Amino acid sequence: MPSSKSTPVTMDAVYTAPGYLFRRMQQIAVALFIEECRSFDLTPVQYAALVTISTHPGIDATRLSAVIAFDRSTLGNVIERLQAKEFIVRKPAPEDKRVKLLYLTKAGAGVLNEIMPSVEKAQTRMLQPLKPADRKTLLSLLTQLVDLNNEASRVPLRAEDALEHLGRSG
Amino acid sequence: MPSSKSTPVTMDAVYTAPGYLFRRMQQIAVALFIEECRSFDLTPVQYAALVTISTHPGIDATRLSAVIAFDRSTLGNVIERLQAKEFIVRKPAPEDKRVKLLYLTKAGAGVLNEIMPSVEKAQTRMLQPLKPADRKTLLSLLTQLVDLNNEASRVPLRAEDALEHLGRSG
DNA sequence: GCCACATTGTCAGTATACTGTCAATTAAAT
DNA sequence: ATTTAATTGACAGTATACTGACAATGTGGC
Repeated sequence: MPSSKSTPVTMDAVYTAPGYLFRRMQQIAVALFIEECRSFDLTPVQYAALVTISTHPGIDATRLSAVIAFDRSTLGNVIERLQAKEFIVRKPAPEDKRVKLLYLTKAGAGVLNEIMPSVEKAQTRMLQPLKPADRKTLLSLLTQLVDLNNEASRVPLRAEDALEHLGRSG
Repeated sequence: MPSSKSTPVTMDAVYTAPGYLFRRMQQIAVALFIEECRSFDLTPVQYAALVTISTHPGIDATRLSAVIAFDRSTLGNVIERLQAKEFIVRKPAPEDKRVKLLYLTKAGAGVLNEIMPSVEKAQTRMLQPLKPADRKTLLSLLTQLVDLNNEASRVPLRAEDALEHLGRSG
């Protein structure tokens, strides 16, 4: 009888694993972003934070982390760097001494405005090798998958949290 | 005339960007791997390294980095940790004093054998939310995309490099 | 008012990733 | 053979990520 205790291991155990493919694409995505946006001194994470602070002025770090699904600990350092570059400012919240509210500076709004075309270019480039129809399909499946697996990550996306810093009275 | 210098920024600039979706899926993939493989004390990267050393006994760090497309600098630390856990050993190469060859220990081969089902489970779980046909489509598109964007990352995959540590004489 | 509990920002520790540099060693050029 | 190139492993520095802990603060029940 065959009775092998162990199936022989091949590199397929790595190459065909979705986890490996996602890691690879993440590496590629970051590399393309950095290449296209070299002149702006912004990382992908910093860009996402900047966009969110722009659309949610006065948001605090915890809510920001929920809205872009980044770890709260990690985000602390990201915010520090954005502050060091003077793209954002932090102001203490009057009603809660624990909270620090985040706002874009003029410089921050400026970079965000200027970097947009380069970000677009990077996003386009990473799907470029696929046929247009396949790009659509992939984006659709990816979006579904991220949404359906939302609870699997440590920091699930909570877009609705973004509203809390407005009208807590309401 | 409208003449807006800047389009109003929305969160779509983040949520619909493929780069953001790949980052999210990578986070989710790692979280599921860690959850399923908690009892084995192995990270996804360490697992990939272990598989590759298993299928390429006597490979060196530089070639290993090419075969799994991981950064050479990063891999140094990964190897150290695998060595500390006594899952691999490093032996100096007789014909080249710079090179250290990598081999699995018995313990390493054992963990690799035992962890496989859990890894499989994690990989299955991350695509589970999709319909079977969609899983196939996504995997196919992902594989294509990683392959076609291979040169875009700092460390392109060079599977053929794996053979060099055999028969350099040939 | 007091106590249990939750929240916020922060920090220390570990693990990827990438950039750039280096010494030791090897290979190639001439 | 000697100079030049390239390769290998290592290191320092920066930037995500996650775990677990902590003090300060806020909120609830009573």
